[in-house]
Amino acid sequence: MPDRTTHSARDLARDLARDHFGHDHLLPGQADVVEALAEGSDVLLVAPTGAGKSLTYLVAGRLLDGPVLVVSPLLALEQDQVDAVTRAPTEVAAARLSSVETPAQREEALARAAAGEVGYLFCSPELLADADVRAALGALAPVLVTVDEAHCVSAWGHSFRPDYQRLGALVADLGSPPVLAMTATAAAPVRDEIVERLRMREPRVVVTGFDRPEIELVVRRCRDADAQTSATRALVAEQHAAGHAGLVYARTRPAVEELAALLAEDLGGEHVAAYHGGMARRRREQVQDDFMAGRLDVVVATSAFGMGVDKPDVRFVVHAQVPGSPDTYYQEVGRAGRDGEAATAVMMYRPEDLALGRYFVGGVPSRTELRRTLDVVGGLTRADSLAAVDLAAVDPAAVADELPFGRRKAGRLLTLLELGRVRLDDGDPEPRAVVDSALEVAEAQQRLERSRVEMVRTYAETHRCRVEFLLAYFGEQHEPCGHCDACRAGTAADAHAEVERADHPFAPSTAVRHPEFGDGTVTDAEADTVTVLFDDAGYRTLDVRLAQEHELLTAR
DNA sequence: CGAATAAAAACTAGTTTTTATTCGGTGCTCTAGT
Repeated sequence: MPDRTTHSARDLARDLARDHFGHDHLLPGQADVVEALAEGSDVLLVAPTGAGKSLTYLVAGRLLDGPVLVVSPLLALEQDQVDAVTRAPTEVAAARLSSVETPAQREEALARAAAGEVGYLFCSPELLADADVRAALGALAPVLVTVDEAHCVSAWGHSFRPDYQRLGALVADLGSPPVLAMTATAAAPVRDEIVERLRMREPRVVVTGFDRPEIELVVRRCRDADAQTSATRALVAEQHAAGHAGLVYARTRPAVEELAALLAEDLGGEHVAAYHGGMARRRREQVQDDFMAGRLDVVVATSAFGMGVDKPDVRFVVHAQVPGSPDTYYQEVGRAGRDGEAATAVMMYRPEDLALGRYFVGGVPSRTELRRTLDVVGGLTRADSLAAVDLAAVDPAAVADELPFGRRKAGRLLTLLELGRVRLDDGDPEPRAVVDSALEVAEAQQRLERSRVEMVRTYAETHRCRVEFLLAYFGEQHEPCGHCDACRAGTAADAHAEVERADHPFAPSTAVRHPEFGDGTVTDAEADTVTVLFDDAGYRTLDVRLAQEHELLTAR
């Protein structure tokens, strides 16, 4: 229904983008997001880095003419955004609220926001968890809350940065303003989890393309750790000789240090540096700056390196060990070839490395821990019924005081209990039922994480086109790319043709049911196997013939 | 789960095999001491 109001909102948005931020026009996806926000909808924006996601909330802030709160995972990322707004033609200012700013600076920023001078406030989820900060921000009545790198809600919530899982409750406490969640990675379960955790209300979902035709994907199978190392060294030496800059990912800090030392021997120490979370902050900033400026050619890193790295001429990305999931793999690989020129991504695959991924998934809490947490909440809130309490909004520190475990764990337990309670859909559930339900949530999370690790194996061992496989994982259909190793070896075209010919009984996005794994959706189909994302069991790859013979998989 | 290290064992004094133990990623914030 392209009526006049829609048109004028779009025109106005374009004018605001030009006058305030110096952009002549909005891309179609950007305009869709701004328009939906203008109508008061929540929006989930899934778009690759460099697609101009931030312009959407910048323009929406001007259009709605009020303060925008941006929740962001990294202080450095926030500072980049503040600087960008400061450089823009707009009169409206941006400020960061973090532990780096003094209390006086924070108060000044809030006062200026109240006066309408500061239109964009950036803060971390941890700071938003502070009740005083939240009260001050709520008093500003933000017209929009943006959650940047929203996949962290899914990836980081469980135990690493638990305030991410509480974000939904924290935002609700600000008066439930409209929410814009932005991410560059989003397989179906990640999308669902973002929407659920942030408590988004029938969000408009805007997805832009994920295909990166300039990146050539290759998997090399390595017999042992030595073969892995020497293959990595040979490849990096070759790329470096060609004058290319690139990234090498390893899974542990010692592995990173070791590889960096070897590569320094090969290429000269001034060209290579290590980067991981255990290094001093100063040193890490130095390495990132040097790499961005071209003073360093190769960075060997753990997953710590990457967010906010937008260097256009990264020519290669090597995974010296397997990544933790297809999701992180595509994120890391996507840092190559941002300039659109050809780039190479090679995974040195050794199945034993998947063990580390399984370890990082972690365990589930015990029934006793959940029960004791629930009892403490009951004591704290004095509520007669669990129905009246938003468990995710309970302060974990208060719970942790009463129990022999820390704030972090308390936060995780509270979120699980809240998820378990909501899932029961019972007005006044028994504590025991809530505990059981929370445990099931935790186990389902664990199964999903483990199945993601397994999907890396499936990717590495497939004969199909790498691009076709990965994009299917993200819910996009794609023809064989023609330049990955499988395509060049000729196996990809055969595998693809077989699927086409086979009149496959389970096409992607078919809703299916399995007696053991429950309900799921087909994400990918090969000639003799089918990959299903089950609601409770995660990703599973099943043999089609076996499934049909034993009637294991039925359409629903 | 598996790799690296330490400790124990084992047709027995110096070296190899077996078993046990430890460790492993991502960052915010606040606090204490320089």
